Amino acid sequence: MARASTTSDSFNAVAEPRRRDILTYLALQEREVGEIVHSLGIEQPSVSKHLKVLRDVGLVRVRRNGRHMLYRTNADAIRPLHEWTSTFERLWRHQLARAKERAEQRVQKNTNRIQD
Amino acid sequence: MARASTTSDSFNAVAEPRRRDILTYLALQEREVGEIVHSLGIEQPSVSKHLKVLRDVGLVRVRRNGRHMLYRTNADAIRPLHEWTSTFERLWRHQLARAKERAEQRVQKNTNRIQD
DNA sequence: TTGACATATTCCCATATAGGAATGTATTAA
DNA sequence: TTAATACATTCCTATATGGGAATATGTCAA
Repeated sequence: MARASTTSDSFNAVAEPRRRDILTYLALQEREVGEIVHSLGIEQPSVSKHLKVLRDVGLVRVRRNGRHMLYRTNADAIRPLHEWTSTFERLWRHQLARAKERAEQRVQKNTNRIQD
Repeated sequence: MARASTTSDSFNAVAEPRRRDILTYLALQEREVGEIVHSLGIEQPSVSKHLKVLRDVGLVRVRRNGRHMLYRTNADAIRPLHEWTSTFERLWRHQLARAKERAEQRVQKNTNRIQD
């Protein structure tokens, strides 16, 4: 079996750095394709292809304005990602706390050594 | 060019559903490979291969205990993902707020219609 | 209607998968 | 030392990719 399709879910769609750049760019405000091309310095066909992937998984929305297509990020589709990563929050707080503890123990030991 | 390597960063590593399952499983507590195999119902060679990818990007840590390898999730490596998705939080709050507004306007209209 | 502009799509290809099967390696127990 | 256990690695293959180049499609302006 090969890797899952980039359009299988947002996790796969977002694995490509350019697509993350596009999402970030389109989060601020609605933009036409040409603006993405110029601002991010990506070839137009590539941009169109990336946008198609993003559309397929619902990460962006489009509307037409004459000859222009206006894209914007659909932030809601990013929530599953955010929520999945959030399940680890408690864990990294623990790890941080333990690192802190160990640091404090080291300080304590050094203090003792100096006092001895 | 082909797709970026699964080991190029955590975004790519985490795109594979099995690997997310493994990370979630290993977040609760340190486990040996055999436990992952049995609990998640994945073939042993596949588990080993997924674990290698996760190790390569620092998403899991290992230590040996006799014949057993004990793996655990390194939650800290998930933070970049969490932080990237967080940049969209404000945006989806706006979108939610606007959806709420629209809903309220609809209620208002209905009320008016009933009163008229 | 035609030309120009804005996007989208198609074709080509080098590359990296993930799973299955088979095999290799390390460590312990007897 | 040897057998058994626990993992890791290799080989194979169907499949999907992303970029470049070329081309198609759609819409407006004259």
